[in-house]
Amino acid sequence: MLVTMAVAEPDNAARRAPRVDAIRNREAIVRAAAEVLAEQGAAVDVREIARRSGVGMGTLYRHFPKKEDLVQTVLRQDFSRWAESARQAAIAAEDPWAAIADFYEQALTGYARHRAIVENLALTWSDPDLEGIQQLRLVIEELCARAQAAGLLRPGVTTDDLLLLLVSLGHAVQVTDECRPRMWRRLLHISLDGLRADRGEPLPGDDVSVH
Amino acid sequence: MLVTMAVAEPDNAARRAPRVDAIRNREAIVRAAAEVLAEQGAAVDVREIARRSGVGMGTLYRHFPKKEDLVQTVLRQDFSRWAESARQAAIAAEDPWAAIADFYEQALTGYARHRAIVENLALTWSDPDLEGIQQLRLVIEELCARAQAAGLLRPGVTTDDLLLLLVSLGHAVQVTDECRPRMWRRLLHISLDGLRADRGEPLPGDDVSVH
Amino acid sequence: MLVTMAVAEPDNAARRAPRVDAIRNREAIVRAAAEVLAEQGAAVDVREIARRSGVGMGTLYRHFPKKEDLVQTVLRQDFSRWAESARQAAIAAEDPWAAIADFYEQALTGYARHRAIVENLALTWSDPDLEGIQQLRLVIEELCARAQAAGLLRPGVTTDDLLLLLVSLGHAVQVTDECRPRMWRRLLHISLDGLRADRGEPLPGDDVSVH
Amino acid sequence: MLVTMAVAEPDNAARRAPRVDAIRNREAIVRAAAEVLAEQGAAVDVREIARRSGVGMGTLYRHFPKKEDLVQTVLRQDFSRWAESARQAAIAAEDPWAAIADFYEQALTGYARHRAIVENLALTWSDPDLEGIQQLRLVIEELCARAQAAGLLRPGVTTDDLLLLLVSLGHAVQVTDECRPRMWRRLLHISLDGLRADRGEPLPGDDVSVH
DNA sequence: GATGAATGAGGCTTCATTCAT
DNA sequence: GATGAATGAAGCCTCATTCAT
Repeated sequence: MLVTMAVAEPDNAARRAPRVDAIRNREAIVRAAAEVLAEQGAAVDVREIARRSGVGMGTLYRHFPKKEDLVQTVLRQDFSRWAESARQAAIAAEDPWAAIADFYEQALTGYARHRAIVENLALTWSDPDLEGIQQLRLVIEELCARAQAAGLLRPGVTTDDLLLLLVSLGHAVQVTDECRPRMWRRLLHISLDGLRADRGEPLPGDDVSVH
Repeated sequence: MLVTMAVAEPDNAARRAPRVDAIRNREAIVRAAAEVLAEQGAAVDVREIARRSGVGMGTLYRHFPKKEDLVQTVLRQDFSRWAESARQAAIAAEDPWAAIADFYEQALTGYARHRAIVENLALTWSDPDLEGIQQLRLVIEELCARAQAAGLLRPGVTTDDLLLLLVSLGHAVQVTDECRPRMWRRLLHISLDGLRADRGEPLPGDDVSVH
Repeated sequence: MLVTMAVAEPDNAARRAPRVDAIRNREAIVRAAAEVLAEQGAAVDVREIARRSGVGMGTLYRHFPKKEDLVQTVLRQDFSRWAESARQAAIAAEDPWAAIADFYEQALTGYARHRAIVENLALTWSDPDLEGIQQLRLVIEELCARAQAAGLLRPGVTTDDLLLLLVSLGHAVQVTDECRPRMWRRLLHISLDGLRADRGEPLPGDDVSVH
Repeated sequence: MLVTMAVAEPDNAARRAPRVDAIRNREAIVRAAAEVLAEQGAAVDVREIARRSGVGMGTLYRHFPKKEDLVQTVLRQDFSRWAESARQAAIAAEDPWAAIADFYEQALTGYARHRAIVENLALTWSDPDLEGIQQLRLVIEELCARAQAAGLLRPGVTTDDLLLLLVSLGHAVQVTDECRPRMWRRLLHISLDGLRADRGEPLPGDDVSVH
């Protein structure tokens, strides 16, 4: 009986104990990777990630058999968090228009300096295998619908317009992040004004000419 | 023996002759590099450039001791051309506002799909060792001044705003170039509307809040 | 706490209990290793063995501190079984010649598809640290002696000849196992015919020329 | 004119000159690779090959973009040489039977100690993408036909039988090469005797039983 | 000067072995 | 004792740059 217990007990313990460490390591890896990917984009050396997370190469590759796996994991996570934080900001807003403004404010403040995310948004536009972008789309879709229903958003503006605006401004954030960190807000202000319904004329179709 | 002869020749002949070739080669290199950098960005293999220009690696490196040198040369040139073509479009416009619109139209149509340029605009913002961007600034500065003098441009909008808008939309162009090549025009339309003086309120300072 | 109890137990219980498990594990490891080594040869990943045996890497390495130890253990065991099964086939035969034929038949049918064994036979020939091969030798020696005494085996044929023939045909079995699984029997037939005493001339010595 | 000459001349020279070196290197690589592959099989470290051939990794990979390419090149070459040398030995023989004997003698003496070749023969049996083996087959086919026409080869023996015998004995050669380098000749002698027509009975089909 | 072959540091990945739980 | 996560030395391959011809 004791045997059984002695055997059974460590069994349970043995299964949970290492996992704590493994989880800690996995988290450390993801955290370090997120950091590094945000700073330097997806072209980083895997060793840099291993170094920063304090694990060996083998550990990293045990958790993420290919570099791409790690990158995708981090991007998915950061995308989700990004989308969620922006959504929260939108929800908290008083009116539909403030929701849009707060959404961009939060989205651009929070994550647009994440190099790998913006890199990936560019790649993903045509091939959205990254489910994350869908979350973002859903949020924007709702924002769009609400604002349009309230007659605040300029007719003809689509979800894709707002999404592309996000991507576009995201790039502006990256460009100015280091030397003029508040500058992008001016562009945002301008763009939002251009989106308002009181602009008068609805936005033409894809063949829109600027004249 | 031939070498001896070539060396024995008068300086004139000996020096001018190869230079013709050298110049031709240099041009071929720059041309090919511009092509490749536009298509694939600055991360391309140097061999690809050598291959397309039809010269050997040695020749390429004789003219440009570092890959970076070649990249800078090409970017400077393409930046200049870009600025110039956009300026021409602006000059040809009837009124100051059309000048701005045509400037963006031309700039975004012509060069924004140049991967290396947009890549570099991002890097260059903070460290403008690339004189090219200055040309662009000058053009924009003038556009800005004219439109403001005519009371068409929203007060408070700066040259940097317009420059950053260019960079930002440039990225949008790249993102959508392959699958929705006309989509960026919608963003441009929106942004230009946001820039119009009839927007009512002037654009606040850097501490602008979106509310 | 449980640990304390387990330690406090009389030596008998404390020592015997884990050993049951240990033995079971060791057997599982050896069994799985035999399978894998047979299928894939000695170049397999140790993890594959651990996986199939259902034990952790630590357990595996507790029993076999080096991969080589496990490989040798398995090979020794499989060699012995191989030799024994072939010996049984030989014993069951009616006459000395049938004993030889059945021996090869059994040996080649049963184990020659064991990749690691055939791999190892090659290495072992010069450095027979593998005692297993000795068992095989003993069987063959006896077969040889009986057949020669009965005047059935061609004079001059040695135990080493028969052993090398086994190795040689073993390779043929592996080569053809997947696409022409019966083909090796033709070679065996030919070789056995070449070994018969009625071949006329005795087999010359090592300096034998084929003419 | 001088210019033209000066430019044209080096052009020609420049194209041939480096090629001499390149060819020398390529040959050195292939030679070293053949050596190493023969000694250690296809699992060798690419660096070992680079080291032995006296070139850098880059040079090696310039000539052979993948390790597999180099391996295939060497194997094809060595296979061809092997087949050819064996064929020559066969051609030089007085009669059809001697041709067979000399063929095996030469084939086994010359190349069977080439680890990678024998490794590959095993893999290639089912998937003969290695054209080399076809050369060998052709030679054997002819030997077979001639000997059978002369009534020297046992009826029922096929080209595949002789080919498999070669592979089988090739393995025997490898096994015994270091400690008993002449021993394989005894097996060859035995096998050839088993192949002779005067063995009386023809060789049965694939379902041959040894009884 | 031109050529393109050569170089080798550095990037990704695997796997025998060790170690904390 | 058992577990399986962690380790890091190799192994394959790429590419900016140099060098012999």
